[in-house]
Amino acid sequence: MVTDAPAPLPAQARLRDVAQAAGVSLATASKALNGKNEVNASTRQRVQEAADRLGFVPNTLVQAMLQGRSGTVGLITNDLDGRFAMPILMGAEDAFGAGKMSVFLCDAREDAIREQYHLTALLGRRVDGIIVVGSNTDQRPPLAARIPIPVVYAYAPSTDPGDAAVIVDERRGGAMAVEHLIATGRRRIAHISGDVSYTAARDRAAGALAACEDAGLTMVGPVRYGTWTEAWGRAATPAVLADRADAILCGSDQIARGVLDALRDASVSVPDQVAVASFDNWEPMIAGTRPSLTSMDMQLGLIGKRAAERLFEILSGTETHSGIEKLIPRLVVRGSTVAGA
Amino acid sequence: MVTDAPAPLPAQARLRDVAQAAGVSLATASKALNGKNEVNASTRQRVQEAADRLGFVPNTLVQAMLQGRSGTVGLITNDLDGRFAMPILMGAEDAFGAGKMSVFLCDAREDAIREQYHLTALLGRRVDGIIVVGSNTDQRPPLAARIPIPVVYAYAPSTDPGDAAVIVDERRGGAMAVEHLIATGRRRIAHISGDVSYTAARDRAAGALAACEDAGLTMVGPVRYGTWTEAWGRAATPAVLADRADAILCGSDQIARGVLDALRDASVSVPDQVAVASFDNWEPMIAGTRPSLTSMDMQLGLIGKRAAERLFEILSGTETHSGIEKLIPRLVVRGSTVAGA
DNA sequence: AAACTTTTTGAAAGCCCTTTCGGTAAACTA
DNA sequence: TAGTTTACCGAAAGGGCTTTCAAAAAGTTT
Repeated sequence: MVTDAPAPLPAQARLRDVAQAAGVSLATASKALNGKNEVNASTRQRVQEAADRLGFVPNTLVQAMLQGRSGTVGLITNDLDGRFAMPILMGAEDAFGAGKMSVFLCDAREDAIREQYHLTALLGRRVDGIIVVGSNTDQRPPLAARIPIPVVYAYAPSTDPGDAAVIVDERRGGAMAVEHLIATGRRRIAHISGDVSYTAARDRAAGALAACEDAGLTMVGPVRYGTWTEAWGRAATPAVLADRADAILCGSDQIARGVLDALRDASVSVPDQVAVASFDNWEPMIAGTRPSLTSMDMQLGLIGKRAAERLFEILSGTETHSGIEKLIPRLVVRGSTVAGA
Repeated sequence: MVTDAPAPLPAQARLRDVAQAAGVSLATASKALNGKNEVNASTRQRVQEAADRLGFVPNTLVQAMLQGRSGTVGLITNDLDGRFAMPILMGAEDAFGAGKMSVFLCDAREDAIREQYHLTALLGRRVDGIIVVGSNTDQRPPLAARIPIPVVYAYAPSTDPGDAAVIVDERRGGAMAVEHLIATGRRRIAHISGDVSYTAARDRAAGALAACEDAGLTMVGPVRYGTWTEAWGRAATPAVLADRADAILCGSDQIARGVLDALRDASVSVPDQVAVASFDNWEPMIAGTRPSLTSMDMQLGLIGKRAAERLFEILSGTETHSGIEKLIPRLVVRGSTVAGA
């Protein structure tokens, strides 16, 4: 931890300096630079040139103080590798428009105390709103009781159903995956998933089971919960093969990698004999798979975009939804379910 | 893109409100809350209670304006998935101390225009300094000519060797990896790497070659440059086996995964017949490997920490280094080079 | 040339907090 | 009682910018 407080900033050009350099008053300089048309063209140009020469950048902090809006947003996350936070951040940036809003990214590291610290810091900096990103889809406790600015939960909802949240429709995702497998002619579908304590695992399974039922099929074997690892995917595969499954839906891309490995070891051809699909569509995981893996994309960028939009809606009082909003994931078809895709 | 400007903030308690609620003047309220001892204990308590009751959080923006330091830092990155940015951000947070500094994270997406936008936004918000994170270790053009605040380049240096930078000693990393392989008794070391146009690929190879030479060995075959993919790792393995290598150093974890796959397909036992080591130690890639992969950790957290520290050093005028600082990576030994590790 | 309109400029207030400095009331000493 | 010290409190300034409003300059009309 750094203890020495940094010295004051080196002199940065102020509006006053620009005005002086251009030989006009503060007020005129302000109007000239802000495009107010009560300024003579020649005066404006002189001011503009002075500003450019001095590298003047207006102090947004002051403007924020004046307007009561800081043009900043806080993003509080708990996911250490940024796997969810980064796409969501980028989606939010897209919604705001480049450079219009700046985002404070805070990693609370699953620590309530640290989260509280960050929250106070954000409130002190008068962010216009806060987006809270979960590290999984489980419900999480609300940030705090009384917060004077809008809060939108992204990816994981808060336990208070009245809080604004934008999340993935995991159940629908499970159903969509199964519908795709059925559409490619599969009838004996098995499901290997992750830790049953995760809401995502249960939701995906529920959607998958429902879709089977809707199609008049019964899932092959029980939902095989385990861990979100390749090792579990490998370990669970023999049992599924013994059940003579012709399709395996995996709870995550990692599990699917393990399954693909095990199938290759067992000389089972994918997708001819068995189709494999999974959840997350996490690029680095997908990249090296043989064959390339069909996966449900969770549209994290879209989640970030919607979260940012809802923040704005609440701020501007034009709210259209309230409470939890579920986004439909997107199926990305690749070679593990359709040969050559 | 959101067009409606948000309405002004809902009323947030100001110090004035607290003072009024406690029946004291502004100045007394300030002193009471800031622990100045020219305030009666009972007065202080009354003020404190009023502040708590109103949920008062002091406006950092004003304090920043007064002190000329905003207590914020900008982090400009170009890496879309946050693979480098997130660990570096967290390292920086550690250096600053939780909640003391807030970090604006900006993704420029390899777009100079966007980068310029973000830079202006950051300067306007009067960040105390900027850390620039590269998406690879190649030199990058400096942010801009005249910036009135310190800039530290992390992971990728700027083309101006006078600019402050904290990067990985890739060459040393290559050497360390080879030294480890030699220490475990290997004599016929091959190197499969990524795209030769990347500085990282060439630096790692140079270090590896030098270490071989130092040990009186010659690398088996040429450095096999290709792409940073599993597919390349698989494709390059047969040639290396034909060279009768007993160790394969891979340019990245992904390449190593491909190599491990190919070795298993060829029934070559790892690490008994061939040892495999790689670079990056990227957790999600490493997690599922069989056997677990020995890898050079690039210590990105440390890079972030040092970058933040140097920012402070420059700000406080206690700079000890200048220019480029190289951090030694860390070897993480696992089962792919040492049985049972 | 005087009276008036239009255009352009500048002085000053306000935003919220910290800090300095002057002032008041209480407690104390002579 | 008068004078002195101490403890506490509050008025006011300052920081950079925008905005309002009044004043000055320029131009137009009679």
